[in-house]
Amino acid sequence: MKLTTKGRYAVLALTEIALSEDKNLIKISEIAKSQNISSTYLEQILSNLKRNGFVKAVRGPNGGYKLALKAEEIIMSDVIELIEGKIETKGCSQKHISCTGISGKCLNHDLWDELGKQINLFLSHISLKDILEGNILGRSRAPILAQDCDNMTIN
Amino acid sequence: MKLTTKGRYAVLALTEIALSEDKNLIKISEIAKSQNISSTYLEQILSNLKRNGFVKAVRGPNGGYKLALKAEEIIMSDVIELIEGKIETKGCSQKHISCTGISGKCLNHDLWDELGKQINLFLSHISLKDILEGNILGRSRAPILAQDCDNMTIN
DNA sequence: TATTTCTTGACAAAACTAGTCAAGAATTAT
DNA sequence: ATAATTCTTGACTAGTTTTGTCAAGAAATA
Repeated sequence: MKLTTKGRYAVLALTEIALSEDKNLIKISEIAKSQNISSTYLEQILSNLKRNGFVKAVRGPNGGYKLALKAEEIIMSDVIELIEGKIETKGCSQKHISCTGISGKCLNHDLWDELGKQINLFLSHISLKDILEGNILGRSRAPILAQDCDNMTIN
Repeated sequence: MKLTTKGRYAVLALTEIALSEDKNLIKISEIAKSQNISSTYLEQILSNLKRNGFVKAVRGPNGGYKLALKAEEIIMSDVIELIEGKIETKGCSQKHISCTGISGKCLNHDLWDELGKQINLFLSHISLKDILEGNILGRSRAPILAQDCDNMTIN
């Protein structure tokens, strides 16, 4: 199981663009150079981020990119879904034994479905601002179990 | 972002094997037929599961597979890691601006690292037994935020 | 007008996924 | 013993996806 470089590069580029906000615009070539990524490859990714309203581009001398939204409005689940596509939770074909469960639904389906939700939920709580502030660590959390609810009170 | 069929097939095969436990052994060809998967492709996967002690194989007429462990001992994170490999949280190269953060560590690194943990944590709480019992739904949970702790008491 | 920088789309090598094939080993029924 | 059944292993391959490259062009500015 792995994430593609495209998703990583997208978040990376956004981070660099955000960090240069005060110095006006940042060029593709600058990001590519500092990160040692092919700048023509980055173009594709930034172009995609632009088309979808995450960044703005300015052409011509001293041009470059800047954020089109505030850092706290750029949510990782949106970025990753754009670049990598929706998390696939493809079901199974319908004839096998596992599909004769309680609901007639595939017993495995829930697993992949819930895993997709889990990933999405995690990423939907993280904004570019969180990344800039180094505010990510320790956010993992075990899935809900029945007994969790018994021992817990929300005041 | 997507999971490969190999991982899905592995969990599927385990489910079918578990469901046939009472009727003794189940053959690759039976699983393959009911699920409409190539049986030669399944062989690879089951062979891998066997080598790593999740299932046992019996050769010869009326042979087939059975679980080598109890269903509650077969943990999804172990299965998926075996079949799909470790979740990659590859870092970044070291020279870009994002890496001059507080710790000198890449600001993006934490994101991928924590996402990997999140996925692993989710899967490590799900056994084959949970799948058989349809006990998966609703286990997604948002990441921990600082304010969560303030409003929460464990009795 | 020349230069810089983004824009777009076609193209391509490399890696990976998904699957096939074949020769063989172990087991059981006859 | 022998034949049939079933798993075992490894080599091979077609197709897709990833990770880029390349080139022609459009917009902006000095």
